[in-house]
Amino acid sequence: MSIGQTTPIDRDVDPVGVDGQALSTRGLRTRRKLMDAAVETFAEEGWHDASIVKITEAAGVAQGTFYRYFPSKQAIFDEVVVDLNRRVRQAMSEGAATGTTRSEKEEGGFRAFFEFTARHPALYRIIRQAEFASPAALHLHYDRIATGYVDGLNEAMDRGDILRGNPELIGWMLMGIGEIVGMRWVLWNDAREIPTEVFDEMIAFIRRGLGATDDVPDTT
Amino acid sequence: MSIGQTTPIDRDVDPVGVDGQALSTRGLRTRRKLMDAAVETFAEEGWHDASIVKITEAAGVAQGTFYRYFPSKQAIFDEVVVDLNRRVRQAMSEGAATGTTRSEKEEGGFRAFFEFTARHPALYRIIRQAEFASPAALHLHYDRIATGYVDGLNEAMDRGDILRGNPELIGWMLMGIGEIVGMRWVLWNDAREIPTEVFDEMIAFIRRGLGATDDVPDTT
Amino acid sequence: MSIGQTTPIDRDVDPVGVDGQALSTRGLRTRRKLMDAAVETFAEEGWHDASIVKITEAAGVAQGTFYRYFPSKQAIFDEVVVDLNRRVRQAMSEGAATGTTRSEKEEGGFRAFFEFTARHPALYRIIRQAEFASPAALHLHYDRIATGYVDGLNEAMDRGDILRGNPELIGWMLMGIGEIVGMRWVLWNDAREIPTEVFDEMIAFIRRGLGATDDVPDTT
Amino acid sequence: MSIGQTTPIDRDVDPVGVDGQALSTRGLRTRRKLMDAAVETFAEEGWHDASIVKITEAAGVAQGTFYRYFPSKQAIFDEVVVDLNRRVRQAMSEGAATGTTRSEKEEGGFRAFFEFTARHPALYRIIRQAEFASPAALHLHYDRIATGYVDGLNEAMDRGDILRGNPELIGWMLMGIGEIVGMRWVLWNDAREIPTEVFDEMIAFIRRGLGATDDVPDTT
DNA sequence: GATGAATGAGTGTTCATTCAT
DNA sequence: GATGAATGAACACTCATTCAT
Repeated sequence: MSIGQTTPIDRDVDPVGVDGQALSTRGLRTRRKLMDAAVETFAEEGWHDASIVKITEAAGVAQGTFYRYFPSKQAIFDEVVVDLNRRVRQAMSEGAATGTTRSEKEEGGFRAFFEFTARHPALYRIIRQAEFASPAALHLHYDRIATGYVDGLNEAMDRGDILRGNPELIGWMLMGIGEIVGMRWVLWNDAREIPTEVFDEMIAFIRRGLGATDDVPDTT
Repeated sequence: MSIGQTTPIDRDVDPVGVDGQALSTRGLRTRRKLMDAAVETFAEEGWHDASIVKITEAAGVAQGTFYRYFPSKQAIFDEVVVDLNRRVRQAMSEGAATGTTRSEKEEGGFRAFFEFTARHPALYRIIRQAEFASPAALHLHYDRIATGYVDGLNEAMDRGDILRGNPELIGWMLMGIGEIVGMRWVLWNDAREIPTEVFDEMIAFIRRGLGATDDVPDTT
Repeated sequence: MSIGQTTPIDRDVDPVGVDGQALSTRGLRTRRKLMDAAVETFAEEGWHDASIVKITEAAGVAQGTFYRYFPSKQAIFDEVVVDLNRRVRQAMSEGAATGTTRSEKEEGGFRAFFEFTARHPALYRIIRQAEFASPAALHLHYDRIATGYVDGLNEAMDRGDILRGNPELIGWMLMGIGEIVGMRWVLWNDAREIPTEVFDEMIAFIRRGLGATDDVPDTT
Repeated sequence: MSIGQTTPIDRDVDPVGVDGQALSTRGLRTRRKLMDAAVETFAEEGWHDASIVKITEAAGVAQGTFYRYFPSKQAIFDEVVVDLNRRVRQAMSEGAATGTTRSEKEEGGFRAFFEFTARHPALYRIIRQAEFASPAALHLHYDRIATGYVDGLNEAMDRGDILRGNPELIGWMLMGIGEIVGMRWVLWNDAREIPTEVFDEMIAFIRRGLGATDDVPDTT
């Protein structure tokens, strides 16, 4: 594979209560309801306007219950960012795996990213406010996605499929393109998916930028 | 010129008080102090944590004074975004004007952008939170920068200097690359400027992506 | 019965929290403390000067607690007006019921009104500012009291006890007399009750105005 | 004359500036503009919402100018109440003077009161909030109007035109009737004038209440 | 005589968090 | 394990008043 998330996706650790105790099945379900409600609420309302009241109402639990599972609003936000990061990388990874030729794989990752964005506009909205709400989680998010490209790029360079270059920089540029195009053509248009001609021209731009050779069946 | 902000930069209108009256010299000075303090405070604290108390303290005026010049916190934030947008486009425009060959001009705009980012990290921090604080101002900001590329790209396509393509999409991709690279290599490193080799490789990637022909003296 | 509040007094609905949930015993007590404090504070300080701080301090709860029970200052004011209205009509109704002859009943309602005014000067002070603070509640207050007279007046007219006339207008005039005499002889004098000769002359004036016939045992 | 404002209306004192100095013609004009603006603004917005900014804007002068003529917001409010009181008594006095028979005179005063109320709803709105904004001015207002009836009532009693009684109490009752009927039938309906049948029945009620004899040409 | 910039205490309201039940 | 009542610091914004020009 040449471009796509190749770093294996880390498993989620088993969550515990604020007291460090393992959770019962019932507790696990309550915690999950809170997480889901938090993703939705943060995405729709933003960090500040997403109050604990709104989150617990959306989750259908009492206010106090929240603090049995998360020590603070900050903590659940961080976890939401990490969770979304894992899910988007998972999606990109699976998207890249669907192609058979190399360029199909390249495109697959991007396409998966846009699809994820369209289905979970929450990602974007949450990420863009993390700069203040949770800078550390934000850095980690970008780092992980960019790093996800690096192995694939290195292999492609070794095979001579693309020009040699700094794979980290390339990873970030790909991410930058994906983020802004996703914002402009998917989010702002409330679109289900990116227009074909936009997607194709974007891919062509990237392939030229990478100095990618013509397509051959990928045997990796 | 091929790439760079070519739309003429609009002049700032003379600011007025909240009652629509023109401002005295003293009032003008107070307003300016508030704007400067707002840029700094929003950049450091974020939209929500930047309270009117903090802004007015930073400006050295009383709380009530704020409302003689701005009708609301939202209003000054919007104006800050518009102001920063004008300044960054101005800087990019001037940066592009310094080169003599075409590629020098291309690079000039980008370099100016990174220099501006390094000198005014506030831009970034403020822009990235505008998604919630002021979506309209955010859209306008991106639109104006992207649009700023369009004329230059069209001319370059007409001359056959770069491949034909959707200039709006290209403008957005350039902006996406600049934004994320600026964030990663300038902001997060607290760097005065972007490393040469990163900048050069980024420019090379872009030139290949555009299908740019070899450099010739620009006679535009 | 001829004159007095005859419309049955509506029962108070069980109060709920601001989230629509029923209240616990503790919550009920807190809410009651806030209502009592509000009556007192509005009466003493007036709508504007009765701040939430003052009300909550008088109730012995924290500021935030207020908003668990009332969505706004306006809301508690309206409720205070409605509550006082119900209580004064209740008092007048009971006062009218104590008499045996018809004129005793007539007088009983008035006397009860003055007694209520003397015991709860708050009523007056609150009502008189409702013109701005809550016009709708004010109209309702007057309407309900005036309407309370109408049935009794109609019956008296049917029996030929008083001259025929517009019962609504008469109701309002009785209310106007009661209000201003209460203000002048009870409130402004900090009196426990209205002087007998004033009360008697007022009643005589009203009976002549109504064209009331001589007293007979009321068999209604 | 029997019923109506008979106390001679006191002349307004020549106003002075806050420094106690007499005012120039220009100053007099500015002061008058402020008073007019204050009446209108207090009536429309109420005591608290009528800000000095609004009053000075309505008067077309700068904020600071206000304090050259009035020491405080309270001061101008008091003066507004006194001024309105003088004008309404003037109107009632003139209204009473238009009739030739006694009952015409009686009615004239009332009619003038309602007409004044319809033309200057401000009066009502201002009076009803004075309970808190300026209790002393309010008491004075009611006292003056009630007292205005007393002489006329005394004369009528002496002539045997009406039953003997406490003229002060009667004055207050007349005022109470007028106030509430004006509120209900003129103000709340935004009516230009009170309906004839309402007015006539009110007058009939009052005449019966007073024990007034049949009409004879008034020779007073 | 008039201005209007500046003040700062005050307002109603919100919300993350605590804790007794 | 879950609740929901209570807290109190914080917020954006208002406005009567002062005073240098």
